[in-house]
Amino acid sequence: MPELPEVETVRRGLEPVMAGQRIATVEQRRKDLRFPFPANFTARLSGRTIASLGRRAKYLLADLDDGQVLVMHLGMSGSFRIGGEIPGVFHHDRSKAAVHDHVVFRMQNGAEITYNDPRRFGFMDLIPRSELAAHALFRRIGIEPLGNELDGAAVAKAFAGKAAPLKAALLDQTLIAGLGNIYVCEALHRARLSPRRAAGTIAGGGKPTPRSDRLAEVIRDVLVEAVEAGGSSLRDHRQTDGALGYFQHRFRVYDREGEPCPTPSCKGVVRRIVQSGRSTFFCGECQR
DNA sequence: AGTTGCACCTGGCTGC
DNA sequence: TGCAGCCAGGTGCAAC
Repeated sequence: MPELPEVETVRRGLEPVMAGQRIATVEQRRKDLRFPFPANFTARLSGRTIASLGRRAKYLLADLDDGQVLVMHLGMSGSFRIGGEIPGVFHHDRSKAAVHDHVVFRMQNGAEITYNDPRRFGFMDLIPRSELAAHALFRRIGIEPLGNELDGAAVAKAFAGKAAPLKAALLDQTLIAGLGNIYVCEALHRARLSPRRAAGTIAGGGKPTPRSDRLAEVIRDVLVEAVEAGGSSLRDHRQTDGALGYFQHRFRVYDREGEPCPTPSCKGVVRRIVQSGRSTFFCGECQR
């Protein structure tokens, strides 16, 4: 599930029970996820107060009162849920879900925050705040698309001289951070740009072009709209309170192979191709 | 150096 | 109903 809008939705869901709150105990049920947990993980968290809960790209960042930052990445299938009781429809599934509950944060205020991740592509780390920017995870991370830096000039600068297709360039977290397979497809459709076009061809030698301006604008648009919708819910992904995000109903091309292109007056049909091993959905008529 | 492809892991869905 | 095969929201790294 988790591209930037889903991670931001999770952040907003966790903020009330984490920010300003003290961690009582942490239960760590296995030694690793994608990577090993850092040494003494639970001991270093117990008793700490979370000053604030932030996000950078697809990372959640819990700033602790001792100068450490708890870094959390959801991978492909990570999710959090709050509280021991999930209302209504979920009860029949809870024992199954619990198999993949890997970490439980028990807060002083009584909240119980459980991290579940069937595929275990997610991970957690503890990094001193002062070393965060230079850390290998963050050193090369690119433009934060909901911040102030993303505009046509920044896109042109990032894409200048790139032979890689736009699809690959937009997935590259060192250029623009936070987009994943869904929102790349959606942004390129909105921008009417082909996912196969070489990224450098919209870059004007590093100077903004109408295409780079448009692309920057629609990236921001699609992410803002998705965050407002509570992200996308594919398969069984839910928000921290169990609610479904609903942006998936507004996908224009993602997972819509064979459907008519939603661009007004376009006669095209949404196609699926594979680029760098991943599905790309686009309209070959209006995306050039 | 820039790009591509594979590996990591589990589960859901499709088609035989 | 069973089961093999394919596919999935990410990303680090080996191999061209």
